[in-house]
Amino acid sequence: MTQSRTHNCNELRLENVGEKVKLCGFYDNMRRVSKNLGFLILRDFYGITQIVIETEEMMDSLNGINNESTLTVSGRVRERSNKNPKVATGDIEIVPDSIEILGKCIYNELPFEISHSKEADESTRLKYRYLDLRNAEVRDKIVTRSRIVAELRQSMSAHDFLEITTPILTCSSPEGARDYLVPSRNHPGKFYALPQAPQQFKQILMTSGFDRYFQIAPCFRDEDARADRSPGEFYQLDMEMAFADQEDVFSVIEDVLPPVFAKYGIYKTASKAPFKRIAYREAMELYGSDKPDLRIDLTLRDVTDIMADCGFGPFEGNTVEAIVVTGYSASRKVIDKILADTEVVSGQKSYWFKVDEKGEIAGGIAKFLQERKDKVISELSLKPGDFVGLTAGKKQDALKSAGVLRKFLGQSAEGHMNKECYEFCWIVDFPMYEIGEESGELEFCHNPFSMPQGGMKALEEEDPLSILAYQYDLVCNGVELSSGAVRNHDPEIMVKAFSLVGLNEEAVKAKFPAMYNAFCYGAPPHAGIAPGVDRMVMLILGEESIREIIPFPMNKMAQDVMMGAPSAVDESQLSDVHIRIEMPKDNKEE
RNA sequence: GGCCCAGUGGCUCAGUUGGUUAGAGCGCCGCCCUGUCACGGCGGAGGUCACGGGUUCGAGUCCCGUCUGGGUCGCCA
Repeated sequence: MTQSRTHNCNELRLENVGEKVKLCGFYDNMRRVSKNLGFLILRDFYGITQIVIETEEMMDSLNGINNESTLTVSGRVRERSNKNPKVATGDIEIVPDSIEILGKCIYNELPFEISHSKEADESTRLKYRYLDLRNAEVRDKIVTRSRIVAELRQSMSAHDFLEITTPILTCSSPEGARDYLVPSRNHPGKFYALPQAPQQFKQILMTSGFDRYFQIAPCFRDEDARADRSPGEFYQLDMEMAFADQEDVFSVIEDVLPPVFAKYGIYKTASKAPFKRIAYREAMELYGSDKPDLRIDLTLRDVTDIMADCGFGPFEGNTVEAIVVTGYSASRKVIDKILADTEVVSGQKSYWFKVDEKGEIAGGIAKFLQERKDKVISELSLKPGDFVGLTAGKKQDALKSAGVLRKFLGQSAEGHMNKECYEFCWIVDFPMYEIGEESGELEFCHNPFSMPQGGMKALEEEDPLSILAYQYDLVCNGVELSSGAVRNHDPEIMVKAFSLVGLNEEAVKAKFPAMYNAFCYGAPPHAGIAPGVDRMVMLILGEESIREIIPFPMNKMAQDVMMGAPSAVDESQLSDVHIRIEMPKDNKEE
């Protein structure tokens, strides 16, 4: 190529007619009308432009060039006799004097059609991700992701945060998820670990005197995937503020996120500051979830007193939770589907009855309630046409499954969900400690770095299970975007907090030596949060699968099927890092 | 690791109660067509019905197992 392109494929208009131009792009397709008339569509990142072929020689010269080859076309812009109003460049076409192949596509059949790649099998899409991404519909998600990230950076900078990168090769952390390990060549038998989050580094930055830090931080966790959780790696908008409390963090987030959601989102409105704050216990009791979707106006009601002894087996001796849906007349089929979906997600059965037009209790478990129907109707203020969803079990289980049921009912019932917006909220006042289900002993409920509310005094005097932490979650439309906390920056309080779960000072020092030592030299109170970038982009673009918003996603089994990762390595590489492989007995791979 | 769903030409899917030659659209190849734009017309190639076993006179279809992919629970401080 002696000269670069003069325009892109979305630029030329009527006013360019007569100009000599040079375009580059992909051979999108060719409509052959006759031996000496054809229309070639050239496509680049920006759009498409029609090239008209009017001679038999030029038609022939295009024989054998496969779709998706890259071309450069030199020629003159001409007004079309038949314009196409659906295309930005539809008023003009290019009459070429030369067409040159830049990059040949050697296959005349593709694994899938570019414009319909979203319908293809997902593992095929991932294997040929470079073709999948040629589809504008697929690519635009990545484009928007880039713009969102750019805007987040800009906004954080405008709030006087400094972007500081922290190490990718660091050391294994004793708590949390499984680490990705990297063997050390110079230190036989020792390993680096990829960071699960820059948690300790950002707290040490605060201790180093930096005041406001942020980073679009890559995080690595070796845990199983979900539709909204990529295996292996993901990004967080990680931030931390010195001499700050919970409200300082909230006000930054409330300032930074809603404009980005409203600007790029499929819904054009987002909560304004301040976001609703809901205590953890209240969230569980009202919504059955610590990540409630506030677009749904339904709430839970403990009806144990009214119903537990009604004779229906599953209620016997259990907590019973009810969700009243006013004016809900779903078919049996829909109701059964909702109950089945609830069971799939929560692992627990749910039940129902309704009040028919005569004011009688009917359907579902109605027969168990007939004797006490007046009490049930008056206690729950039921009217004809109302529906009641029910769950039962140990209190936490009943609440949790009711939370799932609430979500399905809200999505199904007319008028109980205002879908077209982003409803943010803060879940605050998480308990500091809980009794571990397996161990039966006192454990940290979330993370041990959080400052207990009431500080040292609370740790010394209160029942550990009643102590709350300055620990908070950011939730939007039922999706947990982030946890955050006011950190425990005081070594004495930290040692005390650990001592309640049976760990002494030595244990704290052993687990988090750098941070603990740093705090011993005077640390500022600090607080932070780290909203997940991938989750935010999913919400903004309304995507159900996290893979749609990641340029090169791994599959569920944490494999990159395009690159072939993970892969075997040479013996010599292994010996460099002092590793010998011992295959598991049931290994199915080579 | 448990549970649920799926797997049929390159792609998307149909395939009846188990019935003899497994279909369609798109794509691909060839021919025709002087203004297409989801171009059109005619013709053609292309299948180990994921794999293995079983039931049966007969299996894409029913049963069991395996594999692959997705979802979910566990897990993700």
